[in-house]
Amino acid sequence: MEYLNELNSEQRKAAEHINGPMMVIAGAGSGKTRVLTYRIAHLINNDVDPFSILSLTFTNKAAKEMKERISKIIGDKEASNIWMGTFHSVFSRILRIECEKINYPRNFTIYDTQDSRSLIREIIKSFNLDDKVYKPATIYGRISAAKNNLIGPESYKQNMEIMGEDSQAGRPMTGEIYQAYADRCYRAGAMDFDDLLYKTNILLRDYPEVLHRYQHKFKFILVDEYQDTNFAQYLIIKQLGAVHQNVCVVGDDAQSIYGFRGADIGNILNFKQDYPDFDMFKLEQNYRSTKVIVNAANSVIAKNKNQIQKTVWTDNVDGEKIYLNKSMSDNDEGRFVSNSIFEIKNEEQAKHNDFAILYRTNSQSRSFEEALRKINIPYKIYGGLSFYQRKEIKDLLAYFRLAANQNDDEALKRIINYPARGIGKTTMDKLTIASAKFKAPMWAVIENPFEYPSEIPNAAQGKLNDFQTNIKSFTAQLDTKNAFELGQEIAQSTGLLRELYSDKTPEGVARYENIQELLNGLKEFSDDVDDDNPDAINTLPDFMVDVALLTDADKDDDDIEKVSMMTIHASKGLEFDYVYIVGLEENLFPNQMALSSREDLEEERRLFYVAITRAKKRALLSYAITRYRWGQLSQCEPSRFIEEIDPQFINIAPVQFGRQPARPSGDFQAARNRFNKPQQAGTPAPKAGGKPLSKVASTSAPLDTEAILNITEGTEVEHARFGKGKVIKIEGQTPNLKATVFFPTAGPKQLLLKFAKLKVI
DNA sequence: TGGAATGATGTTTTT
DNA sequence: CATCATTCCA
Repeated sequence: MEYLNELNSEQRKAAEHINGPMMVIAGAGSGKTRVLTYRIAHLINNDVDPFSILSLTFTNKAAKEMKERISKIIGDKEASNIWMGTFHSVFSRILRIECEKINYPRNFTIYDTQDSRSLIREIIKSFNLDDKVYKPATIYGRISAAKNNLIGPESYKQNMEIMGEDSQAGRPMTGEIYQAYADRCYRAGAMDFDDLLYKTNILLRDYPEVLHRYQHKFKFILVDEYQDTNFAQYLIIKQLGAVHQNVCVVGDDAQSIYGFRGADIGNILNFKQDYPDFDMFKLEQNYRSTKVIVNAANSVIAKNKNQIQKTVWTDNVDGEKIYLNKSMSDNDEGRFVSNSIFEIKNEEQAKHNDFAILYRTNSQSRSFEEALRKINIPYKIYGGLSFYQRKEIKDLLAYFRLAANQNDDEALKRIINYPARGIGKTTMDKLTIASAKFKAPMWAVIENPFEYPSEIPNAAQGKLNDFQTNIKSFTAQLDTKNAFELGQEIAQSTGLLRELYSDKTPEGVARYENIQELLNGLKEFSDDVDDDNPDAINTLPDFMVDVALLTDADKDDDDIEKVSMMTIHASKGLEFDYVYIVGLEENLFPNQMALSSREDLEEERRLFYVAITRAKKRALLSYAITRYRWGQLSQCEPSRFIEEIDPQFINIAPVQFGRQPARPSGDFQAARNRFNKPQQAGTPAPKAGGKPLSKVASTSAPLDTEAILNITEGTEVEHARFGKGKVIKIEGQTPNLKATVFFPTAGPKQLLLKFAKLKVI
């Protein structure tokens, strides 16, 4: 087989492994996706039916990537028969088929986070609890964690440990809220994200014949990013794989970055217990990145205590050192990156899609958007507020949802008075009360005022009836009209389109266009009829099946070359020639929320590791000394992660950090020219050789060059984080002076003087 | 009842 | 700063 020759011996052994459990521990860039795809191709070439292969990933983006790669090897037709996708999308598909067994309607709704939180808020209110103590987001987190550990409401309330935690936190009613939430979701015919895994487990647990069917169906199971599985996911895999035992998991503990949603590295370790005879493959050679990048990343991850020992290495060229840039503000950071992209693209004949900007939080994208737009560099943002989460889109989708599932209270509440129909707060309050009293969906209360008497006056009831009639007319056409025709009709006859059209503000126009775009999407979906079955129509319910699980990654985009922008989380599994890792500041990255425990900090460090290892040719780091946060200008300190990179792999712009280095290498000089020029264009960057530091540094660092030079061995210093300490050793050359400082509170630390902002006592 | 005005509140990260 | 929720007035 031709394609197998593209693999090294270890990769090839893994790809050719057919029967029996196997684990691939794969370092960053070691070709694990390649092994997975080739293994699937190999299976199919060995007469395995594509329908019996289940291949799971974590993000939509990864799933899409995988699909494309496999299609390339084995062709679209075969590839489309493989059960492939994210855990959530694959199991929602199975739940659609089987859900009536667990008393869910076939057209069950999927609640997104917003829906879930709003429902939880309502429940908290109905319990007369203080929503400052019972924050919906926090409660949702508790419920989510419980579901991911397969703890239902009953077990939750009986679990002394959990209940104890809740009491400690001053939220003893959390269990009751969970119970009410689960009841309400059930009543609404809705599942939230976590239910898709939780209910799948229930289904497999309570219906042996279902379990049996899928156990035999999926003869081969492959799981990518296994280090990111949580308990619910782990158990599904275990159950489904129990008969054939052909479970192949691929992972890298160093890239485990989803601890916050219950991912457990332990699942890798448990693999031995579940499958004692498994075969293990270790991929350690990195094919992606330069030596500098691989070694720099290794030097960072070495700081973590908890890890499986392995050595990632590469045969690739040394490559350029990692570049570090300091900016005055977040906007300057945007300009630096955009200018730098412009320059590198010209100098190295790169394409825009060779570049990625990676950040810790979605909210950081703005300054880059603005800067890129200004110099006409095309870009694409992944994640963040996705298309499907925009208000106007969710509004229209809520109409679709309600038409398909009338018990969907969250959808009903969202649109019952939008556009305005004279159904106001008073009416809604009364409706809510009656609905709670009779434990019936709002729709039923409206439909049967005699069975569910409420205090709604006749006038209001009339308006409710009109609304209901309107929706019912859509329901009647669900199966007869195609998705586009019905969608269009809904958008028009509900007045939604008119409402948006009348808004001539720029935002309003954009909203109108978004609706048009959704309708275009519907059109495409409707026209895409199955060749084998030309009479079939693609209906709105078909379209809705997992629209809640879609993200922008699923939207087919023009293949124009664009700079990619995304969070580091979203970048996992991807690679780019040039990677900018931005916002490297304490409290942002590592994030403030992660500073309290070592586990969290180590996860942040793994995240940084993931970020660096996305780069093939060059990694460029950036931080700003001031940044707007919550609309407030705040001072920032450089991230500790910068210091954690072995200094031999990193270059720092001399102009911005004080004295010229004694002998700038050619390499160094080139980097300077490349990066300082654009910087000066956009900002009042200090002139080389002038009075470099004082002006720049005074805004944030109290320390200037003189002070750094005053620090010698024996100097008593104070550090913002570690407190007072004594300098034991100074090494390296200006401006890369490194000090070893002993802190009574934190022990010995190695600090780069230019970052550490040590104060001489 | 509807819309504007005001006020609270929040940001990790994804499905 | 943005979004959301609540409040206040026509």
